[in-house]
Amino acid sequence: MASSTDRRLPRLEDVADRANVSHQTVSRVINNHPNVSRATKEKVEAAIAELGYRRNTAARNLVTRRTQTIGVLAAELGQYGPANTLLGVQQAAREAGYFVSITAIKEAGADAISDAIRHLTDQGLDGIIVVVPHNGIVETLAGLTLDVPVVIVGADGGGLFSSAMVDQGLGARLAVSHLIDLGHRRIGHVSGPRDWTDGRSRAEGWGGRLREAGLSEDLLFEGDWSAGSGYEIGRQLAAECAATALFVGNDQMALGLLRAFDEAGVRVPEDVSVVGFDDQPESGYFIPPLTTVRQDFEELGRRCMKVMLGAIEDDAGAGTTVVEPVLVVRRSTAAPA
Amino acid sequence: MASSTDRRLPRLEDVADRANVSHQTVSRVINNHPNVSRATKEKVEAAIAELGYRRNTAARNLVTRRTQTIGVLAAELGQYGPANTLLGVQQAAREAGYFVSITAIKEAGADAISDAIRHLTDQGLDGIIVVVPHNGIVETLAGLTLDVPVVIVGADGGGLFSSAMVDQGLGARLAVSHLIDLGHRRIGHVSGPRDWTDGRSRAEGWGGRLREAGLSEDLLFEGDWSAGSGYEIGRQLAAECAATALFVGNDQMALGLLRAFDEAGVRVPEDVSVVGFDDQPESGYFIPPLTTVRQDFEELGRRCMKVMLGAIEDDAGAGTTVVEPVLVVRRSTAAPA
DNA sequence: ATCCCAATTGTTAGCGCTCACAATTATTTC
DNA sequence: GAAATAATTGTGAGCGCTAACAATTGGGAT
Repeated sequence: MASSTDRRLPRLEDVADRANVSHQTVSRVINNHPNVSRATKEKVEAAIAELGYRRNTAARNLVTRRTQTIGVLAAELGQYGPANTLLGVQQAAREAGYFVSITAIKEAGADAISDAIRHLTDQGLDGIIVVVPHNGIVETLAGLTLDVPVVIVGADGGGLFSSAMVDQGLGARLAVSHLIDLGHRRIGHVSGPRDWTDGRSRAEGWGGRLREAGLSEDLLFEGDWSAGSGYEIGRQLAAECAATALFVGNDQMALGLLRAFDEAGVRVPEDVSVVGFDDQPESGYFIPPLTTVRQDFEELGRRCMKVMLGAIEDDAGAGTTVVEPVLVVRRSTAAPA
Repeated sequence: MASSTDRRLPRLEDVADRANVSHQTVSRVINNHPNVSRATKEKVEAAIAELGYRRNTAARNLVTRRTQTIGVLAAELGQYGPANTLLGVQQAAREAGYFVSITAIKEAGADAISDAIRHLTDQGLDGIIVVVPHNGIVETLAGLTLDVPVVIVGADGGGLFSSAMVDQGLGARLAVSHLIDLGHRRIGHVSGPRDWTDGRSRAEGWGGRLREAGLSEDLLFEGDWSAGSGYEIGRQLAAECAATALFVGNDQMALGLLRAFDEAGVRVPEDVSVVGFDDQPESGYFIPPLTTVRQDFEELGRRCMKVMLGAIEDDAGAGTTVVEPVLVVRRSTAAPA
């Protein structure tokens, strides 16, 4: 047990003295260099254990010019998606021996982003992961001087940055195809804000699939991702519902829709089918259980970190990884009446 | 614009040369020391701007033995509560000029916690915030050698550690009192796991308030926080419902309950009243909109950071801060039939 | 002018580590 | 057994910064 009167933490030198070797040999041991004899290695390891030695990261960072730290810049960190992406990033980072430092922003404005990036880079990071799902993020970043690898989550890096994303277009097509297969012809879409990359690409996927099927894509409504906006749109839709099926941009808005329909006496799925997006843990317990498109955020985060490690180690060009979403059919969809 | 051929980043020395002062004077300027003349300060600031100088954090950390970094150890980081607590911590940290490094754990076992703490402390942190809502966390931490301040979120530090928590007992009492005021006499509780501090203290608050009112506290059911467990318990309850009102440990389980009741034809609030806990953003859009107890997680995180800063700067004893929850009445509660 | 004190600026050392290289020892080969 | 090679260990310098102290400067009071 370490006495609390110890002047200070042991250093490399202290271990070296104890093991009767040079500090450099100790350094070799803790860095797993080859060319250290079995006997010395054991001697050093014993000394390390006895002294309870731990390497001083600051000193190491100073000389190596690396920090083994990845910065994560996140907007909407309190949301299910970003929070779980962060979780995945963190897991993969720790496995690879990296630390994760975070900075959250409230508004995704250029100034806020620039400030946050400055705050992050002040730590001397080895890489930055950007989880900001708004359009224009690539342009904003391109305007900044960044001397470390950057991986953008959920947006195409446009050749400038690496990226990790879920195939939103595919997800939307999965949802719409399911509805078409069921026999629906009038399929509306409640989108997220069009200035969010995901909002836009889901809407495009919906439109694209409808066009392929020769169906009209005129039933488009724009929400703000919140259950409240879904509820408002649901009330309008309940009053005059031209669609027999609705593909909704996320599960929260779908929840709002469900409640608006319930209040108005519109039955789901008998009168109208509803498909969500995300598959949050609660979605299977909505009334009725929601058919939705699952995104694996943790996997997204892990992949993201993989791309990052590639960029750090090989200094290769922009890499991209795409996670495929899957359709989860529950009870909010059925054939039209 | 910085040329990409620059050999390396400018240092204090480079700025000093440019401004014709000593490196120490530059150091004084960037650290806002008094006793620097207005003229020199401006000269130095100009040089800093021209060179695009940024302080090297590793070098500074090495000499000051401080990192200006707070570590956050979190279980269940993907959940609404922890994610938003982290958000609050991050905001307050950034304001105070601190960085936030995170480590997530999957299981709150002693080994996992000990590993995670080791991982965190390897960075040489100035403090650790622990967001692990399981019983026994205090004992687990007490068994580790920690040479930096620790603040525990959501659990009493037991005199050993500082803490920041929401008054769970009060929250439970608010919920039960509301039900009693409505005229209910048979009030059940669907608790979270009893090995979670919050689960236990909400259950205790419920029991305490019932006892005060001279009511029976025999209707206690234990879930696991998930909507699924709420659903299962709801099905049992629907079959033979001795209670006219239910206080549920969190909103997710309440959602499951709501659906089970809906399926079984039990009407809420006509046949049974339901109160949740947390007030997640979606809870107002459940069917029916959920009466619940709101916890301000961001505020919790901010307070937590405040306690941490106090501990770092004053090296004072264990501080504690308590956030008060509020009751949000919606439409899932009514007078008994 | 002369001294003194405060305000400002400069000098030196060292935080704990890794890198590049030098020195030593063990192992092979003839 | 000596020379050549490979494996292992040691030495010195310096990463960029701040703390402590030393040196300088510029006003008042004498």
